[in-house]
Amino acid sequence: MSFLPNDTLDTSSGHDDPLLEGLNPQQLTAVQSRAQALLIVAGAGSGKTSVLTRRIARLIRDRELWPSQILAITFTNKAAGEMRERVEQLVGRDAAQGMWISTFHSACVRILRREAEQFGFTRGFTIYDSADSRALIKRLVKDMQADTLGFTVSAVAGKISKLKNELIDVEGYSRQINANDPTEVMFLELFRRYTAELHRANAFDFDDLIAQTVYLFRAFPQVAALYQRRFRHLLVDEYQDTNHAQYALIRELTRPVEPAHVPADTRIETDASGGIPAAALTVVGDSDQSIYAFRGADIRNIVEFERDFPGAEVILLEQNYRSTQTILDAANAVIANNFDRIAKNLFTAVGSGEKIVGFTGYSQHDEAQFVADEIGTLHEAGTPYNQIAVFYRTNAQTRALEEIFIRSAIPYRVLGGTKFYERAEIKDMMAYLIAVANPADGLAMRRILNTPKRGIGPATETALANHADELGGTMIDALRDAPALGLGPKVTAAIVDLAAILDAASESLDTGLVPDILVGILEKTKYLELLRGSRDPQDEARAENVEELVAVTREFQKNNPEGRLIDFLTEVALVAAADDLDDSSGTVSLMTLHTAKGLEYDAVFITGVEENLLPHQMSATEPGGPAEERRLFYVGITRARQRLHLSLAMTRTTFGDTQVAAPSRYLQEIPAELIDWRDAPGMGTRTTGGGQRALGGSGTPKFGYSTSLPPGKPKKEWANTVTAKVRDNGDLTLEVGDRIRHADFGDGSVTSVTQNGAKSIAEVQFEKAGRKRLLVKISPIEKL
DNA sequence: AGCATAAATTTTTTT
DNA sequence: AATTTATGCT
Repeated sequence: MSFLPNDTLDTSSGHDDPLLEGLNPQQLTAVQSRAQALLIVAGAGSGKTSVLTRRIARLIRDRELWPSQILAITFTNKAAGEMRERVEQLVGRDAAQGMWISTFHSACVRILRREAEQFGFTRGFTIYDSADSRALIKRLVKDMQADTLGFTVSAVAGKISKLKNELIDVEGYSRQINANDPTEVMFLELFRRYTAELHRANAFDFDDLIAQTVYLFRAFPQVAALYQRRFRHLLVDEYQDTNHAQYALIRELTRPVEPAHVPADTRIETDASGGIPAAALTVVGDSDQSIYAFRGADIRNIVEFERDFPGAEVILLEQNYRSTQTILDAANAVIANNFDRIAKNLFTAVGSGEKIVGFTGYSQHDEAQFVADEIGTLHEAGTPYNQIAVFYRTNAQTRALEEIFIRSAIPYRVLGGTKFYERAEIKDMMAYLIAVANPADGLAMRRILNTPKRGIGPATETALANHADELGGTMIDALRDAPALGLGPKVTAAIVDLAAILDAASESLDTGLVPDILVGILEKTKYLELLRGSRDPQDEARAENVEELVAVTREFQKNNPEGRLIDFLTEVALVAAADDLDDSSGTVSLMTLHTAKGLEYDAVFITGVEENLLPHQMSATEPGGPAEERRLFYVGITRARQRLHLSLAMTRTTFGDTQVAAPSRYLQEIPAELIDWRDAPGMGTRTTGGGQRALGGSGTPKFGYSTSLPPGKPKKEWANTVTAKVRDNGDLTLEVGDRIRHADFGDGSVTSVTQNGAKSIAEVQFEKAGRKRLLVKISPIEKL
């Protein structure tokens, strides 16, 4: 680093520079490196975000680059926001202006909006989320009767996505198929039509955003040169989870600019031939945390980095600043079982800390009860709820947890899963907004045609679609011209009315405020009014959701005074599960192990650590599946700072039938002395199951209870089953000292009562089951 | 169009 | 088991 032009103070500068303060030698090297290509192998919790932000801050502060010459790619929008904030803290808000810090998808949208006209789209294009794609594919499969050949919507969607991630387009695919295989020919036709429909709708799906940007750069070198010149330094986080298309995008952006594409008045330094040298590249990743192979992430991108970028510098960060040594020992022991990896061992100076707590419940409800009880104890001991997280492999596992959490009055929020924007009423209103912004979007138009009900049935829809084709225009043109179709007077009036609503809204497209556009549509369609007047009790909640959407647009407009409708739609399309995480919410966070990547909590619960769940059943047949599942478990473990809890159930009910579950193979990989196995309270002695004996040891008998468990049924014989029952106790009130009987926990006495009415929470000391907090109104209890 | 009933589908992970 | 979707009926 001594050849730094600005580094006149040399060695002593490291101690005075606030940007270098508190870094270990490896981190210091990573922040200061001037390598053209740099790979930072950052183990979990090794302070990589700190390194990345300081690296960026230093480039800006030392005037090596303008902020606008930096492109930093993160995995989620939330991570992007945090990184921007931290850089701003280091160099000041104004000095950081103009940086691009965003996800691959957001960056590509930004590029595509500018350049869409170059290749047959408009800047108002819409983004199809997975549900939109599936709806379109569903229609195509039906139209072509592809289901008779065994095609399912999800199989087609998966394969198309995979091809796009590999940068294989329709033409490329047609060259590699066997024309005699009717299945392949059919798929090709589906792929072709899907692509054509998207183009006709002026829309991109998620995978297109990346792939089309790459195609754009390859087809128009002068456009590519624009961005190659602009971005002089690329930084990519979570590099282990990039797929081929993203890799190709990085390669395009880090190509040197040929003299032909260098403007005469460039202020960027040119090389001997008059061209501009390639931009610098910094990537950060950890192959042990690669968990997205299923959606095309290619671990070779990181493994072969040094070959891809000759002369690359590689720096290893192994010191962990997050977790206790106990947690790291467990993580190291687990990941060591993946053989084809570069050896890496996390260590910390923090000390060993608490033991890992293990628990085996009888059912998923029993397991959930354990989690709830432990959270109660932790909270009483001073851990705030928002420093506690519960992880699981599949979204379906939230149900049992939620049931028990509600009963135990634990405040929680579920990240991901069924999202706000997936609700029908929200999709309806979003469809209106999309139809206004992009009249070519047939999917959105179809959705709103008869929503709310205005007597436009399938026959009328087809007539309108055909008329649009005749006119050579879009659906909105056909709507305006409805009188020419000679339909009934009532239907015609309804159609013209709808056209007027859309036309009125699109007038304020480039100037109007987003909430105004939405409210205007709501008033003219009477959508909210109809929900309000409905007899269906659920419609009240739907009306509230619609109002929530209005509030969301207001919030958006507040944060983006210049934001237009299209910007709002983009933001909504690209929000991820982890993005709407509000750290100040004061609630326990529930999420999948995938969503947990990049986050950290004082106390972590990993639930459902069972065979067929973690590793998941579906991964068994995938090559490399079990190894990826192990990395997933590793990611989960390394999220914990202080305390880690691993739990499982002996039986699990899925699809309505109950099956015996065996402990995950990964549990055996953790040294037995790190785990403190707990028994269910009120159980007395248990000879089999969940104990250290059953899991530790050296012999072959792997799992004590898997053989002794009566196959199939008698749940009732177990002393401490927790049922999913919910009861309405009306306005039952309890006082301290009252004796009660609980359906699962037996008899106990009330030790305290907090809050009144429906939110009344009683703390009860049970004779056998210990102390529990209960939401009085819905707990299965009776007063004695 | 609206309603009741039957059938199918859900659960791997996500930008 | 629960929820969404298809079908048939008035």
